Amino acid sequence: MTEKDYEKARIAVDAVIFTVQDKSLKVLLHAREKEPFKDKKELPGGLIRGNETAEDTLKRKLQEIIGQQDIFFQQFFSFTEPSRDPRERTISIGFIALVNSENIGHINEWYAFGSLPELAFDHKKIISRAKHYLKENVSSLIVKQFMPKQFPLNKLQEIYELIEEIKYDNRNFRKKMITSGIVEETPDIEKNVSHRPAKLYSFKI
Amino acid sequence: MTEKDYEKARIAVDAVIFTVQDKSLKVLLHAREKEPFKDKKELPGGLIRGNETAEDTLKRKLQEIIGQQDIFFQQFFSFTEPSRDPRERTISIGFIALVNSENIGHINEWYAFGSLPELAFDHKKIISRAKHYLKENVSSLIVKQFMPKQFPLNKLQEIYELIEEIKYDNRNFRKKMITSGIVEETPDIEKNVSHRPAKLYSFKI
DNA sequence: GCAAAAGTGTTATTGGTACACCCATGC
DNA sequence: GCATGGGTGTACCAATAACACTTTTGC
Repeated sequence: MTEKDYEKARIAVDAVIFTVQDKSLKVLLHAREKEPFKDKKELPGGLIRGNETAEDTLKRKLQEIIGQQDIFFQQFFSFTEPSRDPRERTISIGFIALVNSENIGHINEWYAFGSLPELAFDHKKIISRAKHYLKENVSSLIVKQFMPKQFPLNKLQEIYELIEEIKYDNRNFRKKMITSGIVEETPDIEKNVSHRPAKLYSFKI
Repeated sequence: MTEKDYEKARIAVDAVIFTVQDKSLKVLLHAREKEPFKDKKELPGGLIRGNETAEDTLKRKLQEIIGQQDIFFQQFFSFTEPSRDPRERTISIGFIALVNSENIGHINEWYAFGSLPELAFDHKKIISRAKHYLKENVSSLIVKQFMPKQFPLNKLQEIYELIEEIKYDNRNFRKKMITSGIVEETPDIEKNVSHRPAKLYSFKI
């Protein structure tokens, strides 16, 4: 092959699936069973099929992994280093996917973003770019994906703080969420907590 | 081929090269010389080579088309519809590139974004997504790419207005640019204009 | 002196920031 | 009654929005 060759390549999608658990931002990783990078952790993903868009592939993979259809996801970057896969040229279309930590009890492969294990391929770079994208694009639509239908405002503040890596003043945060019309009070309150139970809110939009 | 096949594909980059000329946002298009879509307009772009990243390919193409090395560009989306190229499966990594309308006098294939001709492939969709990306991500870094070293503030306002598709109050716009430290006055003024000559400003950052 | 675009200040409103104490519940 | 997190109001400052007339130049 000369440098002028227009080589074909395999097309993969890689999903950086985020959730929030135990006050930390987590990413789903699988252990690799084969070489290369055997026993290292990797992002879930796979090759696209002949009749699929990258988005179709991602939906199929999310169904396999999480067993849900309606998961929020978004392309954020395509990784094209010629040597990123040592076997054969493979470009990867990177996606973020966001899941609410309820209803994922069956999955126990979540790793805190702040202390990731060693990763296969360029997956460390993919995750770090995904997190950066998330931070630069926070919005109520984004944080909504992490929340149950009803939630205490302090839980919502926690999500913003984890994504943006800043702290908010609790009084100002509450005022902003309520006056900007992002959330509204529900008639319900927290149950079975050993402190004053919080009012529950829901997204208005 | 069954639907389970993991087909390889050609990888292309397509560049939506924007500039501002005659108070309008323009895009560079070439006429296709071959089928399919012969004589329709298309975005400049090309296939990536075996030893290139998508970014390398784009740099090479920009050098060929514009003859400059230091052009600002950024990935914004990858297009993966299986049928987007009728010949053979080809995915396209979409880039925006931004050029200052000085020093592009030799290129006369600019088309106003507001009145584009018929386009080959899915290039209409690519351009519309590129424009949306530009609008959602305006920043001083972005507008800077369209400006010469020194410019009147009203010229800068024009760029913001074209990208964001809104109008600014001239007094408030000037105040904001100056007090936020984005620009600074230079000792120079406009020449050879048949009206009051404007002070020239430059980017501070 | 006319056409064309440049340049300028004040006021009102809104949104953001800073800050400390009491409240409701379970154990 | 103590530990735990929930919940609240005010004052100050900064940023934004609305608004109309004068200035400088070339012709």
